Amino acid sequence: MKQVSIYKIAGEAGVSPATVSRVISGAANVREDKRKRVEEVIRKYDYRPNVLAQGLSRTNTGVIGFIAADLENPYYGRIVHEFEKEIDRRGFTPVICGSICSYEREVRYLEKLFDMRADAIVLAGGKSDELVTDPEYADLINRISDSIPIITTGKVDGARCYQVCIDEMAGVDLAMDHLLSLGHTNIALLNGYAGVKSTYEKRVRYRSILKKQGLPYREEYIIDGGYNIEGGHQTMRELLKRVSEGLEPPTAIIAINDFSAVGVLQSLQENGSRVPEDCSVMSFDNTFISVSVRPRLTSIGYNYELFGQSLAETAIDLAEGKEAVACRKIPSALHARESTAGI
Amino acid sequence: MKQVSIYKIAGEAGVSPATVSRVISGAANVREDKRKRVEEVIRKYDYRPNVLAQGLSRTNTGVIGFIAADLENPYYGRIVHEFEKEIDRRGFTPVICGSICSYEREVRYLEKLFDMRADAIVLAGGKSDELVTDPEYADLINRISDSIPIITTGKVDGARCYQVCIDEMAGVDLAMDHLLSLGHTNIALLNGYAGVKSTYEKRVRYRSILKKQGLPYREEYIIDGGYNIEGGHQTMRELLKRVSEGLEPPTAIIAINDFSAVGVLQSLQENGSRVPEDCSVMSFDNTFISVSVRPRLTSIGYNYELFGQSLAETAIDLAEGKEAVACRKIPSALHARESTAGI
DNA sequence: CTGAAAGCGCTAACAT
DNA sequence: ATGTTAGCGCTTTCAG
Repeated sequence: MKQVSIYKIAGEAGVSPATVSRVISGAANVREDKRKRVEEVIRKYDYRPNVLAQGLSRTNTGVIGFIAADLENPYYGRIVHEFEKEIDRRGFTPVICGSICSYEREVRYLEKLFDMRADAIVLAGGKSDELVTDPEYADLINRISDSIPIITTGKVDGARCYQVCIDEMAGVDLAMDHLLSLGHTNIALLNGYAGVKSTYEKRVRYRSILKKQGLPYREEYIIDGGYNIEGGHQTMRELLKRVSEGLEPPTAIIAINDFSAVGVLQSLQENGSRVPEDCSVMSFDNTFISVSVRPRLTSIGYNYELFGQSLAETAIDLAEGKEAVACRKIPSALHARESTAGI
Repeated sequence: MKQVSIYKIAGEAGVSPATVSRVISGAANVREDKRKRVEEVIRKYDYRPNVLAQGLSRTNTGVIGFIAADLENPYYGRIVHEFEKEIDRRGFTPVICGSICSYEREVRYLEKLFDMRADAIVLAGGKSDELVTDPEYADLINRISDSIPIITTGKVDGARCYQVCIDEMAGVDLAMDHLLSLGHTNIALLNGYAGVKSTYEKRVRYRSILKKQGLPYREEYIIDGGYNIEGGHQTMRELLKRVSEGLEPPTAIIAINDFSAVGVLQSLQENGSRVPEDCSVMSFDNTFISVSVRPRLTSIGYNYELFGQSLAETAIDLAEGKEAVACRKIPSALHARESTAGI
């Protein structure tokens, strides 16, 4: 089907294509009667400008890309939701890519967004959440950020990236305060991988707090494991095994996220332990999962609305050539529920 | 930053832009030595063709749009995930839009995808899942589908749309068979709205099965309510209230999805009822939620991989101008767990 | 096999 | 205020 172009509109309205362009953009002044005529013809044909052509002749496209590590995780689902809301409100076009799955896929998405001439790209999770940045990745990011601003929820060492991230330390402080004030001193920190920045930071902070409190730091209380239900189940079993082999039993568990906490809960239950009577459990993220399970999970949550909005704002400001804060932190908050109790 | 264009590459390689284009597309034959030289220069500059320009001169863009009703719901998260995998595998570019929230937003996304000259658009949920299609919406879809094939998981009356949808009837058959074989005859069907096609179909089928079995159909067993936890909680409370007012107590509940089942479970628990001893509960969708809660939920699941793949395949076939099946059905399967038991 | 040149649809000087 | 005219970067006949 032949697309109607600005020329056709111009012809029928008896004006030049430039004038049509002017009424569309609304930027320049056009005499009232001409504007009317043009608008009428536009309506008649349901004409919509071709953004490819616009993007080609302008320097911007209005597209803000968002690459999320895993849309199946409600954590990302929530952020994307808030992000989209703000992007849409400001008249830009969100282009979401989820399901990274692999490094190759992430790179491919990055390149596609570059090829599309997105005005800014947001990176949530994935390679940019690694503790030590892959130099090849930093290279790619550098190349892209030469022409397109990049915002991340993690970090990319050796590349110009804006950051909007969760204040992991504050979150751990909140969690530990809560547990300590409840009388717990044997606290395990399950799941996640040391190679992931957010996890690494949590572990470091956990350790410092313990030291500051004069409490023993036990390596055996920290176990690597996936960020899903299965992972939580596995690491909790491993912890239980260690206890049966003589490890001082923990009275509280902090799971790396709600998903893994669900696994922890299940494993504990299979072991005949009651939560929170025998062992308190808490987690990070405060997604709907934490209120879906029984006992409901105490969880460290973030202001998701602010998170998504900040990401969007930073991206748009940068896209519009304005300056933006290089690093914004999203505060955490404690949501105490039934899964934690005094010792 | 000045982008390197095909001209610059051509200049440095000592060939014409047309030749560069040829080596990029790989379509036409180019003499080996020239190809080598061009490829070298391309590598030197990390040159990547501008898809806007490509899209403008070609008739296709390689973009397949996907509009999901709600990315926060793991049901959509899962489908999007599988969809993206397939789209990526076939070398196309997925552009996901979630969080519809409102009719206006959905329309806006539809228009943006149109403006981008997407090669096909997939609609999952939202207005295309309404029982009676809004004529204005059908109009819009018609206008767009003039130039871009549209695939939906629902339907749009009066518009050319391809369909890939869940076989709701088969799902209800499975659910009812399961419950009936367990000896249940007082079965309630909670949540959802009659105005939503998938819900409507489930209700109709539920009713037919009851009739066919010679079992009484009670209107009071069907209660409208949202598709989330809160909704499930509310409708279950309402049902309990009706029972206290004399309604024959149901021995089994079918919730419209896992989310609402969680609410049902909670309400039942607050009421002091045990699941499944006092009342069986089951749901649709079989997301990770159904194995996260206790008791684990019996749920009707779909082959999500096939679902996402079929959506992608249909979209790509159509984008490539091939014919596609007008209507594909995704089969359902029963996942029996501890939330349902014999009477 | 390869180059020249005409678009694709729109914008942005530059004139008028 | 408005028309003319170059591009934007790439593809695709059409010659050769």
